[in-house]
Amino acid sequence: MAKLMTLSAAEADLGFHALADPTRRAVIARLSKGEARASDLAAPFDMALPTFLKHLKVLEAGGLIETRKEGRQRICQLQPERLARLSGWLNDYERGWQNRLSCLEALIDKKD
Amino acid sequence: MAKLMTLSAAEADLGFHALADPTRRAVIARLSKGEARASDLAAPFDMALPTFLKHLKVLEAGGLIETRKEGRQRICQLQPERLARLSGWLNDYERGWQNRLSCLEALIDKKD
DNA sequence: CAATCACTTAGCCATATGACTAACTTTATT
DNA sequence: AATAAAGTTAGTCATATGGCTAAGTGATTG
Repeated sequence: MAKLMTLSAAEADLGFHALADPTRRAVIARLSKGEARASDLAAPFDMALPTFLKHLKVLEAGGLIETRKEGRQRICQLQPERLARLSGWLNDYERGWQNRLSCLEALIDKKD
Repeated sequence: MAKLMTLSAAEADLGFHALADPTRRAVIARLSKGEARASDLAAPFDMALPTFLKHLKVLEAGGLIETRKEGRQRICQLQPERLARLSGWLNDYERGWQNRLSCLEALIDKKD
């Protein structure tokens, strides 16, 4: 079975730090539905644009999103593999089977 | 199926923040093997004790550990349920099945 | 009951974080 | 070519974070 590469300390530091903010988690939630332009991502937030763009940089530094320039706009997309790696770190330190069981439950739920 | 309670914004903020530091993650790793006294947890780190105890408070504020007083010592234990809830948040925003599959793989690996 | 152990509190310091405004650059549009 | 759109850069500011030392508290130990 292909095992997920282990997380370096720096990746965990930056990744979990990026997750520790509600604006950034909301961006992740939005991007889980598909890629988007920076200013469209910013629109829901009552925040100056440069402030918001710093959040995007924190997410990018944490490896949670990737961005590219298209003309004058910046397009952002989620990096689900990194979310999986961070989740995997947590799984490693759960005692017992709680999470693996909850994953199975999720599978079962999907089959309904 | 019993669904895990959803994570509040404050829980996610404090929980992920607590995870964003290598000292604190090392404490989690250590506590996954069983509870321990504050000063035994502190021993491996080249850090003044009050500094280390602040890390324990951050972990406790994040709900990742619980502590109790026994005589003059403070005993710490992991709260795996909270780790599971944080992991669950990540799972919610992974696109596709990567993590649920990796959970299944973990199950299969355990059966070997 | 004095000493010691295991924290605990208080306070200081340097750097990082998250917010802002103002000014600048690089594409489109008209 | 002039304007507007979409970022970007630079600089300020208040608060939070992560480190320290020094001194205090409460429980054991000799």
